[in-house]
Amino acid sequence: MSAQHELVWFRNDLRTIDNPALYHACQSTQPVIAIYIATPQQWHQHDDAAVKLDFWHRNLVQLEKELAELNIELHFFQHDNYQQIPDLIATICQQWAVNQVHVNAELAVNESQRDANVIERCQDIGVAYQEHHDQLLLPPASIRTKTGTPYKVFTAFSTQARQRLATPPSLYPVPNPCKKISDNATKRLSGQCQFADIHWPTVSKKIQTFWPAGQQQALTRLTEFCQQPIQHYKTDRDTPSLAGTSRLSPYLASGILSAAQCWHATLHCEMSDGVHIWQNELLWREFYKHTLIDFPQVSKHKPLKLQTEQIEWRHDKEQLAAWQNGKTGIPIVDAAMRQLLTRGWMHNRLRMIVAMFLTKHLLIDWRLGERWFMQHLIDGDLSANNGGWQWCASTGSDSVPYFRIFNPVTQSQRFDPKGAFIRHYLPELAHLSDKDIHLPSAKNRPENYPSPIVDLKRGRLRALSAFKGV
DNA sequence: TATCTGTTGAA
DNA sequence: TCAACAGAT
Repeated sequence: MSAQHELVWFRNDLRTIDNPALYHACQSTQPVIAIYIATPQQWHQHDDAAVKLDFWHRNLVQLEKELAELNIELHFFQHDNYQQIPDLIATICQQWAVNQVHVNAELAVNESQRDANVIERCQDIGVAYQEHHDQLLLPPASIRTKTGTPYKVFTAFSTQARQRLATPPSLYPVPNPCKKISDNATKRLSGQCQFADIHWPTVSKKIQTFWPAGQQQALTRLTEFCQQPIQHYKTDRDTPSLAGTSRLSPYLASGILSAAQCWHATLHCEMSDGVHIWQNELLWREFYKHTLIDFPQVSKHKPLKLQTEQIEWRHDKEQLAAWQNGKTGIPIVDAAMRQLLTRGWMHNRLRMIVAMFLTKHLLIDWRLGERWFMQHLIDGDLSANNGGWQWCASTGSDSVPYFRIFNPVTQSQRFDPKGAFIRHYLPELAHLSDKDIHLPSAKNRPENYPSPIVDLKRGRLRALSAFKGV
């Protein structure tokens, strides 16, 4: 076999637009081949949700078609975990005469360790390995305080990040079609499988309709969001009964869309508070991704404020189960948890409310909530999910002060004043008045709805004293 | 991106 | 009676 190939290894970057690894591979005059490696056991260990795996599945179908138009075949492999991957890549490189491997970096420790092992193996066999950063707006370790340390406060981080973003990151266009692969150039390898051989979970049609696959769908959402809703984002983003948020997080988390594409889209908007606040959301995401790189303990179930390890979390399986299944007796919490279970997604305001309720009023370890979210979210992303939970639990670097505890009923009255959201997810309460629906009294509570599992006032005081001790 | 409590002063 | 506010957590 004389012809050489360029190899693109797709992971969390299932798109052809603004994909630096794909773009650079296609700059070569050699034919390009693409691979995707399914690792079901690893997914299970990382608590990847069924809805997210199904979303990957559906997006891979789209990606395969889009790559075919570029004369690139997408080959599938399946292995239990990451340990076998360096050998697999080496075999592919040798048997398919690979010149260079192109990837977009993954940031968590398991993945960077896996990639470090792959790099070593590539060096052994003399194959070049090119890594790009598509998940970040700004390069790792590029945002630093005057003394050279990573930022631990969001506002300071975002000020410097915005200064850097005055020169926005460049976007990579879809590459031109590559040179075709000669027939029989890539023979079947061990571990290689048909797409249909990979065991993907099944989820409801309703969820699939709610989260359509493909980068074109993502781009349509982004464009439509930037045409109108972004201008009302300042107020509408906090109302869970409205579609006031971008709902792009699943596409960002799986790399169907890049953060750079989102940032560029905002530059074409008429500048307003709404645009600025949405940019800030992109910067929160950026902040948490940099935190993941700069403080690797985040990937290892450790809090950023190590002294919070001393907090005596309550081990109450029944209350945890009540929270997980939306049976706490606090309507806004239950409605939110049922949105998570039926949609695979939860509105951001509600994520803060339910996380605060679990970690403060119930005083249950934030890691149990973090895990439940990962197991059920279509947009589950280690850095954003961990960052959000540590923010709510007051264990993170720029998290909410421990004494600033959301009262879920007050939040409900403020952000769902007519109970529209609660009524939708808790039909058993739909008949209650706007006043009663936020916390039904014993008198008007229906039989099939539980009484509150915790007294909010007592729960709050209990959390205050538990945190005050450390 | 907070809530609770107590105080003040207008009605 | 209650809005507005300060101070504490």
